[in-house]
Amino acid sequence: MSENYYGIYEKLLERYGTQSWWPADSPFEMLIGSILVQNTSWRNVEKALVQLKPFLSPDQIERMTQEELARLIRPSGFFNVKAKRIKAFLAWFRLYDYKVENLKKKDREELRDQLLRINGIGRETADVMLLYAFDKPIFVVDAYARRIFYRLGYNMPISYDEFRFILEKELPLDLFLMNEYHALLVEHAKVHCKSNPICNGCPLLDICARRLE
DNA sequence: CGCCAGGGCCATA
DNA sequence: TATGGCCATGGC
Repeated sequence: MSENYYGIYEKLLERYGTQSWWPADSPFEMLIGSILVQNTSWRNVEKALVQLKPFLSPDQIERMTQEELARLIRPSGFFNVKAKRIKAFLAWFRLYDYKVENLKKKDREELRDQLLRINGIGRETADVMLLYAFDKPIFVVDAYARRIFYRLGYNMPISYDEFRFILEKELPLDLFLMNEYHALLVEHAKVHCKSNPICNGCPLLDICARRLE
């Protein structure tokens, strides 16, 4: 495979244009959305967010019971576990007065370790939060990234962090670039690499080399 | 009707 | 460390 990861990024950016993510009205909504979207279509997350909107502040959500929260986010699926995870996240966020600015001061690795200690926040969710709420440049490894690179011919049967390190080694650790790269991969996946078994006419490299795993 | 979606935890070996 | 079961809705 001659194309490097930066070259893929350039092609995506040229084709789809600047994405300017995350799709949320506030950093807090973004943080909640990152939990709601775990193994769930964004469509369903939007439905949950519509119902949650009138109560979308840390104080209001902390005041409701886990069951009340679960009822509101029902359309996103896994609502019981997600309500618990949001509660766990807020208990930690409270220690910093619910202020994103207080957390941006932290070192990327330190903040990542703290997020990973919260029950319900795994690597991908932590990295998405770091990138889109805490302004930390990091490459987000998600199902789309795995699928797209695999189809383009890259072999990536490796752990989350191994995958991430490989990408970060070849890319500038730049906030704008990491933000765009993840958003562009999602956009590309929505348009061209859904669940059809063969990717025909992929505009990224003219062809896709492989079938879906 | 069955399959899948922008994961993560937990038990088990 | 690496699998498998589990969580659950809505779109297609």
